[in-house]
Amino acid sequence: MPDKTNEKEKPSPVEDPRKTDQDISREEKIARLAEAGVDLFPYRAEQTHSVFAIVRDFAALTREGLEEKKAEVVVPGRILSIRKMGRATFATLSDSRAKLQIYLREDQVGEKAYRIFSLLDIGDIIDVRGTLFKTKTGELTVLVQAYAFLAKCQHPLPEKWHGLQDVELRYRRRYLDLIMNPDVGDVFRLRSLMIAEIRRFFDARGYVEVETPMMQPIPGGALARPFKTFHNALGIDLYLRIAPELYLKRLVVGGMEKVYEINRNFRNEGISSEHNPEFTMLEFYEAYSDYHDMMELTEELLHSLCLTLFGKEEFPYGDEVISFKRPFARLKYKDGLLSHSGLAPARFDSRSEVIAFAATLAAENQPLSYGKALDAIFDKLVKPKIVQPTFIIDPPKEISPLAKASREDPEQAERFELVVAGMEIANAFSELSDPQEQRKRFEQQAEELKKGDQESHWIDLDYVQALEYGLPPTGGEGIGIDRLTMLLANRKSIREVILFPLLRPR
RNA sequence: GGCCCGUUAGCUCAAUAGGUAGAGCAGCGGACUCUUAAUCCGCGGGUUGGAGGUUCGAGUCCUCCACGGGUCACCA
Repeated sequence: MPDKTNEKEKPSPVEDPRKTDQDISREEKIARLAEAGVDLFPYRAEQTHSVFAIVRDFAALTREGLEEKKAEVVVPGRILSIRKMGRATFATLSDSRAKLQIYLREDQVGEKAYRIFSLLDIGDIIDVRGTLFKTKTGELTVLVQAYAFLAKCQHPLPEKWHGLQDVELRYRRRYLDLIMNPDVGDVFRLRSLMIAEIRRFFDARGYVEVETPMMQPIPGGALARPFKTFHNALGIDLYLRIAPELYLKRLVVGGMEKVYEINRNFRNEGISSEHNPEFTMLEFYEAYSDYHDMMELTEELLHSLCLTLFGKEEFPYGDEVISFKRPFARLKYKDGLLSHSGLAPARFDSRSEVIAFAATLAAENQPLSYGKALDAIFDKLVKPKIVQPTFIIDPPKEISPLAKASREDPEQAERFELVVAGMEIANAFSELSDPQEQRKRFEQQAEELKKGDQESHWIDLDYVQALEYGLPPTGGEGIGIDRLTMLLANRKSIREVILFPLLRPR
């Protein structure tokens, strides 16, 4: 079916929820403020400090110490609560990282300004100028001399005590989530720091960060179903990438010996607490190394992330404590199957029996090949039992069409997955560099594709041609950034670490 | 896609056995110059997700639909 994505479609109008008494009250206030000549949407605001900086720098001082300093501040923020007592008002100002109390007195700001302040609503953004002091209960507070409106909030905020609980609303209107739930901002600040640290890690080792196509004529580098789109001028189908892998290895052919990319992948598959259709992947490739080197590098990376970001090696995750102490455990794929699947070792000798057993686990996607059957058993029975960081080594070659065969067993691939808390966090191999072999593997995949397996790899002859010019021995790896964030931030759903996870449009 | 659970005021939640839809916060009016889930007095606010059905009577029972959460399947 031809894709119509470039044809303009009218955006569905934002529903205008019917007005409530609260909306009406705020409209009236806006009108009254306009009459009073108050500019509700000024162009810029003075600022000597952020709320966060004030709390950080002054909260520890004593009342007397603060008094001596006579600290004058101009600070913007959003009003989260108001406590009015006649001719004086306390309110809470927030900048999403911290909260700061402000204290407004009629005898300080004047009668008119105080009257106008009563038109302030919870949710409004204002700028206050004043002096820091501590109340008799010891709370750091700004005694306000003057204030200005920076933006009017036209809707009531979620309830102040319980915050915003509705999970759907939290994702659909992430801004409300960020305003009401300070933990949420912390997760995304952590994510940002983590990515910055990853860049520092690779840059320090001489890696070059690159960007490769997000729109590809042949979606390669992973076994997954792609999103399809259409380029009008060229008249061709394009696919959103499922992985950058094949392009990054073309760069290694070209002599960029250490490359990495942090960017989005798109897979047209189910949504779950561990899957979002678009997700962020780190991929890195290093010439002259193999998957053993990648294991070392992975341990080093994760260990250093933990120390740099948290200064510790152990983290709570749900009910578990995850330790990133080196070295991580290593478990042969085959041994994992033997020890965790509950299947008698002898039964692995019979290919048909393995396939039959796997079929009882996976109702869909039949008939399974031997390799896929093993993987189904592994994913279902073994992976969930692995809690501590563990390299799962040498899976079947059949499900690893881009990896070199194992030096120890030609039926296995030189590949590992890093599993933590039952989640696959990383996937790496000694990259297959023999173009003839690669062509053969692609052809085998094409057979599977013909049989109806939509997650087989497509044939990419342009990539084979690149290999024909010579890919040096190369270790390559992908690390799921979202899942790594889940681990470090102790979040059980990928939607808690993606600002705008995909939801059905309203 | 299957199964389970949910959807009631702007938000967080109640509502016995099928019998007048409530509370807190938020809002509005009033009192109050160190409060902090401020307090006190008063007021307004609902197509109970939608459409049918059973019943004298449905938030409650039944059917279908929509959306969400969890889980399984697929995947990273």
